[in-house]
Amino acid sequence: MNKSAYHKLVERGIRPSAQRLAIMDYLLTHFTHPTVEDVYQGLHDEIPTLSRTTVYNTLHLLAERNAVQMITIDDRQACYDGNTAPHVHFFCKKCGKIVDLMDEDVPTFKLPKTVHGHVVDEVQLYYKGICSECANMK
Amino acid sequence: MNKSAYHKLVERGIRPSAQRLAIMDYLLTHFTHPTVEDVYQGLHDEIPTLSRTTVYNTLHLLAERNAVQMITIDDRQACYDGNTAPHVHFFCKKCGKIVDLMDEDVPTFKLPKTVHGHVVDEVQLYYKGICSECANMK
DNA sequence: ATGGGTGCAAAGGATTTGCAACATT
DNA sequence: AATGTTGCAAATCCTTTGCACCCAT
Repeated sequence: MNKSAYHKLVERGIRPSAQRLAIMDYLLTHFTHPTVEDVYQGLHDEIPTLSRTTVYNTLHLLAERNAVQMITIDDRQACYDGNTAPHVHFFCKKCGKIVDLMDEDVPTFKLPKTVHGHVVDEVQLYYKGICSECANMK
Repeated sequence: MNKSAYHKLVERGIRPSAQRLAIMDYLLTHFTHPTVEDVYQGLHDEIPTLSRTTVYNTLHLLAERNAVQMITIDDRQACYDGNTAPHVHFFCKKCGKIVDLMDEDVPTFKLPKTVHGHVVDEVQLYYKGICSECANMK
């Protein structure tokens, strides 16, 4: 179990229950942009009693406290990213794959604190199109 | 009826049916980031027989041909923007409001054609936080 | 008459809610 | 005991699908 999962939780005032630790740890060790279902399936062996409701609750809580990022790039379902540093996501409209883009590939952008009086605490930059694999098979 | 609705459609090879014209026109005259339901309700008087299915079909078609932008900033439902120029959206996590941010307020960003072999045809920059109204009432 | 477009009803899928059981302080 | 957490089942909401009808070419 990744020790930083525990710290991520307590440092944000979240009680480290077994379920929350497992979910936080899952996000810190799987940078595959898992959906709620992915997390649920991925932890099923480890915690057989885990419910989807708890995954929903926990992921919402973690996102609210900025322990994880909620990614809304795919209109069909939300997914989550344990990497909270602002970075760019590419979404393939054909296969639905989400890939991280390195800093070198994208214009740098930084998070303003407020814009027109609106408090900004999160920035998401999404690129959408057709991934190289889907482009080649056509 | 806005004449440019007709042109937007034919110029992208979309047959200008009465429903499509009305929906395209709605997006070109309401920059309120309407959802499918909003468009459906908004056109109900004008076209009483309009179905939600047609709104879904048409909005998908328009987004696919880049006649409108699909905005996935709110995880609960997609909304649409008739302004296809890349610009920035702010989402209030409390009240759900979406506001456009002008160029002066945000870093300029431009659309790369490809990144790592992935074809990019759309860029979305989202800011999320608490809007000024919600911030003040707390 | 042929193909595309529309609309109804049903199905599907993701997410939320209500509530009772459980754990922890 | 009191409070917060979990999990089941049901409900809700958004979106898609299947299919029949309609319209225009």
